[in-house]
Amino acid sequence: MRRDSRLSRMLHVLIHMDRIDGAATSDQIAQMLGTNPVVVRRTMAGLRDDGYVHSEKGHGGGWVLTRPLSEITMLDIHRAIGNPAFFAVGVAVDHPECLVEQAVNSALGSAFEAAEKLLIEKFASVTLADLADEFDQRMAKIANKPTCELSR
Amino acid sequence: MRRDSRLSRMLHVLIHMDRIDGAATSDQIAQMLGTNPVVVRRTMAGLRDDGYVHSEKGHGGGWVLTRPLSEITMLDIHRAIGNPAFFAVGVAVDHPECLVEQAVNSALGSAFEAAEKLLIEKFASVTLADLADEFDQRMAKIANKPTCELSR
DNA sequence: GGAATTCGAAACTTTTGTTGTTGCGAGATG
DNA sequence: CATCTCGCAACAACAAAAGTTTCGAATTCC
Repeated sequence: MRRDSRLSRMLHVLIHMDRIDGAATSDQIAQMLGTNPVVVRRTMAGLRDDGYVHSEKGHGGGWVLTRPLSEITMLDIHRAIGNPAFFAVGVAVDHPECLVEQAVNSALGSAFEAAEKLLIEKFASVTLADLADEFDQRMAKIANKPTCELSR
Repeated sequence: MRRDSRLSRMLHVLIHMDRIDGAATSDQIAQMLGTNPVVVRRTMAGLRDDGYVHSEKGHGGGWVLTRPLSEITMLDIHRAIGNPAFFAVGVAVDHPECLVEQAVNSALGSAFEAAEKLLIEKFASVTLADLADEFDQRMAKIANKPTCELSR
């Protein structure tokens, strides 16, 4: 089962966007992610609708952050890209009346619930500013350059 | 992203198998799951290789449990069906050298690690006998019949 | 021994969801 | 008014999982 990496990618992009002047075009972002601009627009549309970025058309247009990184959590971005399911494993509902299935699904479900709760708490507790700080610390340690298209 | 329900289904099947006499054929199990016998064999093959069930060919053949339910945990079955990834969301590795990506993936990764640890602990702590007990309790409460093909 | 049953395995097809592509329109800039 | 850029919809390509077909081999029943 393929993993959805949009959250990781969007977080990555947003932090870079915070460090550059002006707008980042869908094309630039697409190059950075090794994909194409339409896919970028599709994903960024969610962030725009939720008010984290703004898009401008025409010369010099593109995407810009509309909030400080300190006011955006990882959970916010997860929601903004459509709240995709965290889990690749789920319960089967072949026989909803079957008491065996119910017992199995109850145990599985409570495990997934607890894990999801943990994930959500963690995601909600980390802002993009925290991630940027973490980046700065790594940067200070190895005195090297970050190397993505957007940061050049 | 579609969810993998094999774990749920296999747990369900194994508990029913424990309650019936003799072997359950791939055909019977397939009917119960609304699928076909080849898929059942594919999945059961993992359980056989890990020693939880045994298969017999010919008349009266099929699948039988080779251990008491109390000696099989939910985690065992998860492993037996190939240890499928728990998470549908993952980190992107577009720029492994990029310190921003590293910071993002470190935060995401630690959240997933903690959630996975929780899941594994929970799965390892629940035996199929526990699930069967849970079933019995539900049964006692509503004084009704479980209703799957295998239990008739 | 022969017919029927059942699993084992490989090859192939179908299905489903995601991603990528194309094309056109609309707004903004120079 | 030419160019850049996003918005959107339709379509194509791709990948992963599930389903199907078709063998073969082992077992049981008669």
